Amino acid sequence: MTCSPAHLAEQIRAKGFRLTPQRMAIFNVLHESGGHLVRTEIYERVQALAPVLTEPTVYRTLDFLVENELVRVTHAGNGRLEYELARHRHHHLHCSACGAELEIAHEQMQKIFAHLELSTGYRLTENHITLMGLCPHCQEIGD
Amino acid sequence: MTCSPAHLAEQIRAKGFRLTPQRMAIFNVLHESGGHLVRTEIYERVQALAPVLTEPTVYRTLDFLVENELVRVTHAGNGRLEYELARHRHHHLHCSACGAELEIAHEQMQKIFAHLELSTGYRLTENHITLMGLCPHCQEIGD
DNA sequence: TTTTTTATTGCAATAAGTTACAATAAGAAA
DNA sequence: TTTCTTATTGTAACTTATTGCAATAAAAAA
Ligand SMILES: [Mn+2]
Ligand SMILES: [Mn+2]
Ligand SMILES: [Zn+2]
Ligand SMILES: [Zn+2]
Repeated sequence: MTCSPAHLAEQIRAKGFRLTPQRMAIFNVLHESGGHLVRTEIYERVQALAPVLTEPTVYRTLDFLVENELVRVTHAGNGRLEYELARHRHHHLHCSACGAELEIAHEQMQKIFAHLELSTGYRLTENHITLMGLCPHCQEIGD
Repeated sequence: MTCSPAHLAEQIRAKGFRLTPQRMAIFNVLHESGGHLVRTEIYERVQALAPVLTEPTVYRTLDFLVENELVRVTHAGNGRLEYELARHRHHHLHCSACGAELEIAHEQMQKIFAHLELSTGYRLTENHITLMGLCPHCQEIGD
């Protein structure tokens, strides 16, 4: 698998960074959770484990992991930043009424991204976006 | 114009809310600025004017204006929330190297949004997104 | 105008996030 | 293994953001 603790160690060392218990702990929390977590959740879960981490370390480590493309961050609704292991590229559709989440394959977005690159000259980087909407169920209730 | 202080007053009263000096001040700051502002900027600018506002009021008022679709918020890079008056729908392309901003017409996104609505059954609401990338100039430097 | 209602604001306490810098420890070198 | 270098962490102070509740004032009613 391309998201194991072993992979983390390899990637970090390959770039000349140091493999610390703090980095491993945060990575493991994301690995075990599977899904998206906000920073406070990550801090709490990592606290539950042994060698206590401080907030600055959690925040800096998350930035570090994102920069090195081991973790991905998405802007969920209302300014929430959510983190998850960087596996396959995808995006999200979030129901603002009930909170349901639907994953969107990156291929579905790829076409519009390519079109934008052509028309603007920009080169798009790692975008992991969350679109807001109403799921079919909440649409019925709404009107 | 659909974004004047008069329009604000009309919209707020029509929905049975109260037109307060605080709401007007915040609206005016956004109106005069024209572009995107983060919350601390809005707080500072509104402080420069007369009847001092508190932070909670600024934050609550921005939420209020967004809910009532008088103001729009976008997730700029790294968790920054930026606010602007709700005029025509559009999106942004942001150069992560030099900070350049390019506006994307909503029509360019409309097609993919419509396609997603069809394939998922979700109804997409007011999305105002910022995609990250490298502008043509920064691409040259980069490699 | 004066009174009444209650949406909205300010206050005070708290939580979340950031920064600068000294202390620590991971990994390289001896 | 021991020493050395410096990337990384913790500490402490600070800034930004959120929350509950009492005080205020906008707008309706009298
Ligand atoms: Mn995701
Ligand atoms: Mn905009
Ligand atoms: Zn729903
Ligand atoms: Zn650029």
